[in-house]
Amino acid sequence: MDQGQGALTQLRAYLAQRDLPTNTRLPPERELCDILGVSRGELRKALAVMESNGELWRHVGKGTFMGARPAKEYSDVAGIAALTNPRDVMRARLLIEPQIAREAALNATAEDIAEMKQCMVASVQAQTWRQYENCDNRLHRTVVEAAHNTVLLALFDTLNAVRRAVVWGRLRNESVRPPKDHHSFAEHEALVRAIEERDLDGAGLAMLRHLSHVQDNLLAARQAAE
Amino acid sequence: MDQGQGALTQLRAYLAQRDLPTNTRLPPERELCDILGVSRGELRKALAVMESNGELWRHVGKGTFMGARPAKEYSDVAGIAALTNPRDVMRARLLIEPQIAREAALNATAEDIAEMKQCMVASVQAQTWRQYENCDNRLHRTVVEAAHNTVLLALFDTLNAVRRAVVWGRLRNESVRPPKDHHSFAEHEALVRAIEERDLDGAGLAMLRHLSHVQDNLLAARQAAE
DNA sequence: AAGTCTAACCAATTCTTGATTGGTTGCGCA
DNA sequence: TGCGCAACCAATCAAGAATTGGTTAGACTT
Repeated sequence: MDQGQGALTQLRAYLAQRDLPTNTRLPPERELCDILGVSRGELRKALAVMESNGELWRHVGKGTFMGARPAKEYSDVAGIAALTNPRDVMRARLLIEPQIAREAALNATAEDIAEMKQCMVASVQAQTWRQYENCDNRLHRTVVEAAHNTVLLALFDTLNAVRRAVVWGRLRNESVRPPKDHHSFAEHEALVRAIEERDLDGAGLAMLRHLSHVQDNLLAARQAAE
Repeated sequence: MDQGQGALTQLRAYLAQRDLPTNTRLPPERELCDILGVSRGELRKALAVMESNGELWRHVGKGTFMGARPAKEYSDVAGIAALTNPRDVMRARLLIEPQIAREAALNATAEDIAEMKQCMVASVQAQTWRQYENCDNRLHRTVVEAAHNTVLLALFDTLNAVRRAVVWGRLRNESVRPPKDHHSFAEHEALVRAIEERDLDGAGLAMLRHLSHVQDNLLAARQAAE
């Protein structure tokens, strides 16, 4: 019984001796057995104790590392897109973009608003669906730029990239349909007007309504496809 | 001179014959030479024309693919961190995390809430500042996980990574200060309670208040450092 | 009879090595 | 000069070997 804890104390001594930066890999179990002169079973018991204590973590094929197990962090756009679905993307837009619109209403400059209006004019004059989408994307990004916050802009770009990657396989029928009385025109105008009038709630609400309609269209298109 | 364009027309004919889904890889240049009976130099000229035309794209070691080259769109955390400042990061948290908390109140399961409570207990028992920060991070991430939305989780992770990168160089005096009556304890409890009671507004408000206090502390620490 | 050591095996992961592929250069030839 | 041909280069991929934590079975000790 004493030897069981003996392995743990020996391991602790070994780790204390060479001061341990977090996330450093320590030698494989079989080597540690030789070093500490302990059987693998006892060593594994000691390691299990320390692991459940959060002092280190192990993974098959990788090894044993100091510190707490790192959480899975998603930063890769393709990786995110593979793990998610249009619903979650749309939900995220509904939650986040209205907030950014509020911030834009707070910080937008005259130049920002001028560019928004220019985008709106261009979107009305667009002849193809592709052109319209470009104008629409540009308008939305201009709104985010108007918040004058690099972090928000980066998050928006990431969200946008995921959106494009996810919707990729959905809409291939974007041939030669020019939108005429698209609902977005009035909604965009309301959004820009609210931003211009520094109406935070109005801007957030306008963005929320606009995205809700976009969501409705998405669902409708999806049902029509089935 | 005619043969130079002859290779291009032959290539075009070959591609037109088998109708081409985008992002499909076509045979390597050496094979195409045999197939079309054209020298590699001429073939490469034709490929260069089509590539500059945006009809296909090539990459060493990968191959030649139909369609436009996929955009990079990598959200480089280090790049964002270099271009921003703690204020913008904090502002983004204030705008986004309360919204995610609302979504968590809507979708949290019993397991999610149990883990949140476990994090809170651990954070109170934490002996070192480092341990407390781990618990705090874990709690916040659990809240985001409770939203059950991969996109929101990914955005939060990105934001978090930027935050760590930005604040990294700021606070190095985190030696042996164990927090006792930290303001966060009560705020965390209010947040988790609101989520448990499916109180969307309450959850959002609790998160907002909590982050506001965090921001105040940040500003105070910064002023104290100057 | 319970515990422990040893050895072997398993599955996940990493490392290594060879082959593939677009890009480039030099030589021969007309 | 211009074209074809061959060889070479660096980036990438692919398949197999080696590594590593996790598990099991049997012999041995107490």
